[in-house]
Amino acid sequence: MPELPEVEVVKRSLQTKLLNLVINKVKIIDSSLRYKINKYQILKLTGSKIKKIERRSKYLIFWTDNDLIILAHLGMTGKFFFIDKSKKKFKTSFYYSLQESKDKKYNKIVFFLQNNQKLIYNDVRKFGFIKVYDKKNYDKISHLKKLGPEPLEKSYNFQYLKNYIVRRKRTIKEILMDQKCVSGLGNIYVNEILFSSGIDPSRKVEKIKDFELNQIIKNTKKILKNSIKLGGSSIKDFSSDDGKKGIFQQHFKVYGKNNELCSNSDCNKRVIKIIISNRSTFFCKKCQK
DNA sequence: AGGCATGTTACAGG
DNA sequence: ACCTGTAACATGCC
Repeated sequence: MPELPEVEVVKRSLQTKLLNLVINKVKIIDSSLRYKINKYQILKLTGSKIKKIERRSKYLIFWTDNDLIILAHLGMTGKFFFIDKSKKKFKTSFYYSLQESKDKKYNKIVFFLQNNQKLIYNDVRKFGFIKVYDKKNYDKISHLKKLGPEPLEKSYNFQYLKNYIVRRKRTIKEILMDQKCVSGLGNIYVNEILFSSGIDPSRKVEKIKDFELNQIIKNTKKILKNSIKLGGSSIKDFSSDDGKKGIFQQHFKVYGKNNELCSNSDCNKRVIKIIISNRSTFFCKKCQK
């Protein structure tokens, strides 16, 4: 599912549509998500106005004008559809559905909004979730408490990373995937970051040189920013919210490119695939040391 | 038919 | 209490 850039794109898109809209009614179609939907909590949202939408790591946080906040995670296949009745068209926050009937099967929650508009949470694999909290408990939200810094913030820098890896024994890929170290990166972007940085994903962090840590920091920020600019890119059926066909994986340099020629023009080696902690890992033996 | 998939976390063991 | 590795969750697609 979506990593940081995709969630950021969803956030921005939802923000343009949902701000200051009142939730008139909530309908639960199927409560079996990652965490069973708490019907009582969700129904409390009735009458709330959406005031602000934030992203923290891969989580979305909706602030309302009363005591409630909504915490949403898209898991692997979660998505929001925004339906604008006045245009008689299926508009979405992020995905554009060309096959409404096929999607319908996986609609989980419908938020009925002002002006006959709807926000639908849809999730095929049910790894995502939606929870409602009281604002006063914000600091106690376990999902958010254990997260490391945002990779695009200044606090994610050389000194921080250098300090974090001291006395740790894992591989650089595992460390970058660990949300406690830096939050929001997933398998795709970590593969890309290590390719750009010329680092073998299976190297132990204790062997990573200072200049390489700097490369990682620099490339992380560059790749994430670029991907956000492109509108997110790590989803197969991705498309922007105006329905324009997406740029699926077009700019990935190693992810999913097993056996293909390395994308560095002066390299004639092929990308290989290995498994690191149960996740597919793609890299070029010649370009990543 | 079997293997694979963008994520998180509960659990066991050190 | 912290660190690490493994497995599990649900479902569709190739």
